[in-house]
Amino acid sequence: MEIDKSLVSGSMGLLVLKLLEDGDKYGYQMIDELKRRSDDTFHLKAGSLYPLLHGLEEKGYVTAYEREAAAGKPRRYYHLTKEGGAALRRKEERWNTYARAVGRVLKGGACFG
Amino acid sequence: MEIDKSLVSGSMGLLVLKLLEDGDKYGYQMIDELKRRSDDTFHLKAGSLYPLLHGLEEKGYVTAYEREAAAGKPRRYYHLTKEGGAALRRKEERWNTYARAVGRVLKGGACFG
DNA sequence: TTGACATATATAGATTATCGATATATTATA
DNA sequence: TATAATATATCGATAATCTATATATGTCAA
Repeated sequence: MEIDKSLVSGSMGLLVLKLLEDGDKYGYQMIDELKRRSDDTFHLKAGSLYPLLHGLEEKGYVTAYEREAAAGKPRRYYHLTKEGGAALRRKEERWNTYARAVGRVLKGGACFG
Repeated sequence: MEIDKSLVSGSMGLLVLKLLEDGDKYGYQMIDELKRRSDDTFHLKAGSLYPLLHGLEEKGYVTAYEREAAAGKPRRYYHLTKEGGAALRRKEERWNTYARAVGRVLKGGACFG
């Protein structure tokens, strides 16, 4: 099923930080991993990810360094900072609050019992 | 807790259609009901709701009619159409898919077992 | 050696959702 | 009269994401 892009809005920062909790990763890898870990639900585009990563770097949530790859272009790895970890925990809490609230509105429909 | 406004993005259409499943409602009423049903999580603003309602009307998801109130300005009630109901079911399905996928990414962290 | 394709990073411009600010009109209350 | 609550409405700003495009490298087939 196609995911309404407007529905996805706002949580990519959370998901990207979450991926980096497991260890440093480069951009292209994050796109693949997000797709895999979401059972093919999220198809984050490069044009969305790289500006997002630069923003996280500016905020001090991640740091970046280059490493040569066995083949092809060198890869730019991103590392989650202490501040990034704290931001991640805040975002997770907010997501949970939000998702619970949507759930309540969707369940709490007509009073059939 | 303040809800990150970017997190809320995209799902207001779903929530508003859901509210109308119970019966016709006017704008101001929807703002109150959404706040109540979400345990004070959603504070939808008038400046967000009215353009949203006009959009839903244009798409044929709702129809509107005016009724005098006991006091104050006449109220504009919105009614969910058959097409609106179908759109609601699609949006609910998409929300569930999306929320499950986020849940998988957030839970499926490091491989600790 | 040429072209197509996968990997990898990057930016510009467009689209869209939501908000804040503002405007309006009506009624009750101080 | 003025202020607040109710109620609808529009405008401009902000932010997240996408599409399209650009770049650079390496592999593989024709």
